[in-house]
Amino acid sequence: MVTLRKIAEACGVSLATVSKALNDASDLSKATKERIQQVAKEMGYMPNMAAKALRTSRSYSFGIIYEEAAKYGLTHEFFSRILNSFMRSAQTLGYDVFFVGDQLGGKHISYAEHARYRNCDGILIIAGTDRVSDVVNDVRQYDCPVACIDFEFEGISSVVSDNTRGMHDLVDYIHSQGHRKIAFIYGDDTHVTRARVRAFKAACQGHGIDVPPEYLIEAFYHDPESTQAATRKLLALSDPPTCVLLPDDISYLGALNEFRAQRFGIPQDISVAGYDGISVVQYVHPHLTTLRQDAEEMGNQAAQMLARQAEAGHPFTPEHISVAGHLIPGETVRPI
Amino acid sequence: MVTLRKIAEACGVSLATVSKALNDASDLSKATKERIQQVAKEMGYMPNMAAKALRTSRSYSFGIIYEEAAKYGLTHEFFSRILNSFMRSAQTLGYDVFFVGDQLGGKHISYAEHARYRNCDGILIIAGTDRVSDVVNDVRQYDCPVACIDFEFEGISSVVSDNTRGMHDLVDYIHSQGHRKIAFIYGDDTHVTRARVRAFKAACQGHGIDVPPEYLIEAFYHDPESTQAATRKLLALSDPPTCVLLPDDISYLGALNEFRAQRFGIPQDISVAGYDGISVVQYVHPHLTTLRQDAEEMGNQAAQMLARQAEAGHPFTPEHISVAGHLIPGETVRPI
DNA sequence: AAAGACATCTTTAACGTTTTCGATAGATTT
DNA sequence: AAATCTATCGAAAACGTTAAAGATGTCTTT
Repeated sequence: MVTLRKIAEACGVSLATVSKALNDASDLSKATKERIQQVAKEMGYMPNMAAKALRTSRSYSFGIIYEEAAKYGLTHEFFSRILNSFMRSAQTLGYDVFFVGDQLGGKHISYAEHARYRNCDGILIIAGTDRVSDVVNDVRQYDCPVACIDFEFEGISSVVSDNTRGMHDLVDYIHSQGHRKIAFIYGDDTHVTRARVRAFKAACQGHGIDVPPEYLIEAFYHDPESTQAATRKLLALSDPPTCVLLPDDISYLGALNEFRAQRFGIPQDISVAGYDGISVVQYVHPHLTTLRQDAEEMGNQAAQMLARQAEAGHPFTPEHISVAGHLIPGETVRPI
Repeated sequence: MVTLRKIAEACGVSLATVSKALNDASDLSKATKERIQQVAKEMGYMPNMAAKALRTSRSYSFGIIYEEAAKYGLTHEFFSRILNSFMRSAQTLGYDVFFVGDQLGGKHISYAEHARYRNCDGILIIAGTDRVSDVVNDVRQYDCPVACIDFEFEGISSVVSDNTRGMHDLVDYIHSQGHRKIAFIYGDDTHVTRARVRAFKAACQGHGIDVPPEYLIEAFYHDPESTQAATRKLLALSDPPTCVLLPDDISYLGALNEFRAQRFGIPQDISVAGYDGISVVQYVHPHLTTLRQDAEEMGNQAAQMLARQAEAGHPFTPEHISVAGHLIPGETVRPI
């Protein structure tokens, strides 16, 4: 392996000088600095992270936690898109990304212990359920910048999708197409859901529409079956809606099943809209009208934020970032 | 931070003794070993990975590479399922998992350099295209156990889905339902595809079915549009098949569009089967008959294999593991 | 009883960095 | 000419761990 010492010998300088040259220290002449950097490159030098980490007590890595209890883990496209862009942005910033779990070597350990073990410089929590609070409380024990996706906690940074604006955009669009009887099948009780329901009501009210309570039905995210059941209820109403908002895009598959079963044509007989902008669902016909969340930007912002905080050092001051999505007008909302 | 030294002082023994006690060395009395372990636990000791890694030149971590040029990255459910189980199994074995990319700190670096930088003990390559060979040749530069998913290379370990058996199972089932005119829309030209096409032909031949060349059409994986086009071609044949095999499950959405457009009822008018066992697709109606690949077992086997090889040390001897999937009889293959 | 064998613990060096502080020499000031 | 400053570099310690080799005392063997 080519180490600082080897380079030092090759250059006829001291080990310390090489270190300084490669770290662009201020007390070295430009000439030697460049000469050493040149030689280092020629020799194919790669710093030894372990040594670096040991000395600086920084690992230049971010840990990522995603709630394991959720029905869907990494397989949810929204989360894997976030993970993907987070990873890429982190690497661009010089940080590697690894998984923090609640076990290691067969023994159960807390997230905080795992994070401390790897000495990571920041942690991103990606989760889909409200059980996140347990994770957050656990990971708090380890003192480093922590960011949470789509959840807000006291003293913890967050990157959230702007559900309020998204819901307004969606309702505004549907209203612009002439719909006045709009139902909302909402997902599991989480921050996100509460924000959407709130925004949905506000948006309707803003348009002078009042929403009868039977137009608001609970289902679950990523669970077409529950949405299908909810859809059935809606269609059975004496005064059914002309447009139905779904918990997410995947749920469209469930709604679709029910519509087809009851011979409802989309969008001729009933309109429908999703939420997420999942690519797979965009392949099913008719094309779902939905609000695509900017997962890439969310991951990117999260990485930037953690890097910023890690470099600022103690005390870590939480930030909150909201990322807007954008409407994808498909074919499932009909003008009336 | 609580270090070995602190524990040594607390126990009144030397630092080395503590190290040995925690590593369960053979030249320590059972009594002191247990006493020290007890104290260490009470003090909340966590080993410092950086120091450990520096000293042992092992990082107790696996790197994972997935081909970036593919149209779909982590968002493909098959791959994220593998990643997920790989990560979990690796952690159980005491290895953390991090992403190896081709850039770091804004600069482009090779996968090998990245791996060396983090000093990882093993590398898993998950990729969807044939460009994998570039990745493999790159990563070869770094001397450590390397495993490849669904690809086989000289001197590189592999964990592959048993496509041959899978295809036979699928064709056998379809044949058992009475079908004799079976078409196969196959995906991009990769190891996997070639294996499936080969197995498809062999299976048909085994049943005394001969497959006209126009029953074999190329499309792309994870690309419903191309499958829709291929489906159109098949339906336009003077003697169309009674059953169509698709590249993968996602493609079902494309085939479905074409069938619906041409008013073909499934499975009354035509039968169809997929490959993968993607959960999302299982929500669309009618339920797709498919062959579910055991992604979890593949990830698990990969982790076990890498750990085994890492512990065996130089020279690393490649292994090849084949994992069987299982048939999911849905509703899309009709008995005739 | 001397000599080895064994069990148990300690000493010490090393892994590859970073960083503080000191050293040297030339340039500048008084 | 002496003193101070500045720029540039080197020596050495430290980060927390492991592992080889040494030390000590006890037990067995002859």
